[in-house]
Amino acid sequence: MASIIQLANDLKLSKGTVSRILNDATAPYNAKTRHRVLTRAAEMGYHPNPVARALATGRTDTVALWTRHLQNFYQSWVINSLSRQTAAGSFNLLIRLYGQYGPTISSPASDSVARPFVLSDSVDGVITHGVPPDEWLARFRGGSRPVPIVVTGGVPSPEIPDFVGLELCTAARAAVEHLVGMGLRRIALFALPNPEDRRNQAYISVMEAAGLPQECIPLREGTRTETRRQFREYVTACGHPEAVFCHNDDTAIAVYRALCDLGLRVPDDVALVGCDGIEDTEFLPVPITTIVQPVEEMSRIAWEFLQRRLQEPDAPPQQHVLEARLEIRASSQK
Amino acid sequence: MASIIQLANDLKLSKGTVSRILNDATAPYNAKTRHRVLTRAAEMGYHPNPVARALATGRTDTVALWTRHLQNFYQSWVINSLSRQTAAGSFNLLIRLYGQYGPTISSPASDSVARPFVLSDSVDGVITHGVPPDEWLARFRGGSRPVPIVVTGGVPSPEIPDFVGLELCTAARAAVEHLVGMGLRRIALFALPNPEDRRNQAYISVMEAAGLPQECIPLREGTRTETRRQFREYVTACGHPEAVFCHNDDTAIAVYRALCDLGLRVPDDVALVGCDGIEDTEFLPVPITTIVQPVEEMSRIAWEFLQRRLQEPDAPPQQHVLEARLEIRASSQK
DNA sequence: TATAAATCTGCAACCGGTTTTATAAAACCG
DNA sequence: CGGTTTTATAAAACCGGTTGCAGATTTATA
Repeated sequence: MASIIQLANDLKLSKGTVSRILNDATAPYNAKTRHRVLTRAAEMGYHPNPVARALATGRTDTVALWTRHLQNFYQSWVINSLSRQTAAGSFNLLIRLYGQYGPTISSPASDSVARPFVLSDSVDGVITHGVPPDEWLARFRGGSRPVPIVVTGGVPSPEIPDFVGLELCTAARAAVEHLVGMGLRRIALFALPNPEDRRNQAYISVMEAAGLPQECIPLREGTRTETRRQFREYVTACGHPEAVFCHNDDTAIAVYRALCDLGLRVPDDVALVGCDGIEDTEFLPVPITTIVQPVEEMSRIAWEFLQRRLQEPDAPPQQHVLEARLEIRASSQK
Repeated sequence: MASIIQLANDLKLSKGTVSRILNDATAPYNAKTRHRVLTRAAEMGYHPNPVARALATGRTDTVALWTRHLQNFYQSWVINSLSRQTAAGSFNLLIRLYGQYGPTISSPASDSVARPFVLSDSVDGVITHGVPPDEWLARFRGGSRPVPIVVTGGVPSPEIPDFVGLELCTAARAAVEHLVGMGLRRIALFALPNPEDRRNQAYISVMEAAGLPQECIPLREGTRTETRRQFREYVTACGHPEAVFCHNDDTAIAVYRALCDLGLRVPDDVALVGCDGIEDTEFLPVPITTIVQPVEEMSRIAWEFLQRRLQEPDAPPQQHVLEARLEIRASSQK
């Protein structure tokens, strides 16, 4: 209800004076006046309008997180972890999910001049998880000045200076080599058919090096229940591999369940490896071998990078790559 | 880079003219001029500054979701579901988590006039999951006008007209009665010690009616791993109950794992009931009986309510209560 | 005591839009 | 052809803050 103008009128001061007293503790003002302003502001329950302030200062104290839909727990982990960081810095977190199921805006098609889907100007910075496609990058740039972006996960892109990488390559190779080392021959990959994906690359490369036949099962995106059914159908049709390297832990859990459905044992009949390191993998009767991603550390560093960039727009590029770690559990040990 | 002023100068028009042409398709303007403006705007990649627009119109096209930390999957489910709704309506979603672990702002203590933690004015409306405590309610109200709030979950509050309830009472009673009906006597409650909680109330009431001794194990908030340890220690100290009614599915899964650790079988030694209906409960070797919450429907209705309220601030109170549903699975069947 | 410096406060411009009001030109009409 | 209406655009007020600059006091210094 109370604007700074009303507060100023009430105090018989100009709004500039009031603003400075409220914002700048070091401004040269009469202690008595200062006290009057502060107490009256508190009495009237005055809070500056964040929108007006943002327009005047050019800062919104809001950062956007741009990530995939929350269909699996890994994404939740990322959001949770990042929201802790931003909250600690008194920033708001704006969530923009892409690639969701159901009614949604997965591409900027629904754009118009009147209702732009642009994040620039309404946020001070953006943290993405995964590298945004070019069409989206443009959206971060449509504003009056470029919005600082910190990309997490994925692989570095030349366009974006600030980057926290999650390097799966070594761990993924280690995972496949681990399966090969167990003496298994029919080792399948159950993953989204994306040639860019480091896991897929690692699988192909290690299998080639070992001279083993590749068996790539194209994962269809969906809920665990859907994945479970998909894998069950695959096994019914093609028989079961001796090991499955899964795109992520959710997939691995679905596969585990599908194997149970079929009366197959893990790891005796089929060895299993997932990826992400979500807590669930420990909570199955056979804990699942997984590639643990350092999400907490990633979030912390991403937030540090963004804060630095906000303070010093011309700071040198900030890049850090975190190594994922293979954690071998019962699902891949005989 | 381009503001409406630059665009207007470029076109040798006043900014008011440009604004109206871009926003109001019915405004009486020369077709030629209109076309000039639209094409030039597209060429220059003009997008109105959302902050400036928000200040002028009083609308931000942003809603806030105020919910608990994302430590369990149920919360993710809620966020995911709601974000789909808001995205479909071209609204931004601002996330404000409370009660987080780690560095965070769990109470408005860190408040100051300069950096207010107020959501009013920066969002058009708020959806909460759970009823916000009074100290927080004030924060939604500190702005120039009251922010519409739709409360989901929990129980109705007289203060807030718009409400989508999740009624656990019937299902929770049914769950405990189900356990009693199995002939079990030592039925424990493993939940946060909150007398307001419907689950806890249902447990107490049914146990009293059945003349059975109550055994309330106070759940400490934490990760599944921590809960697992806590329950293991409890059983070591006090022996195991014949059944456990858990605060939520995450707890139930942790308990399940703790029981496995101890060599106890579900449901033969201990029957298990969870609450929420998250997908994970189906993915254990013994699917867990749970109380399924209609989250998708809740989100849909909450968003409908909020949209209605934004359009008609004086519409009559909107209330709807959804019933949760007990789904009996293997963990509580002999 | 005159003057310079420091302290305090008001005024006005500005951020980038929207919206109301005013005015000029064109069209219409008797 | 003069007056009224319609059309097309400009000008200005406003949203609610921040901030640079200037003026008025007060204090310090010579």
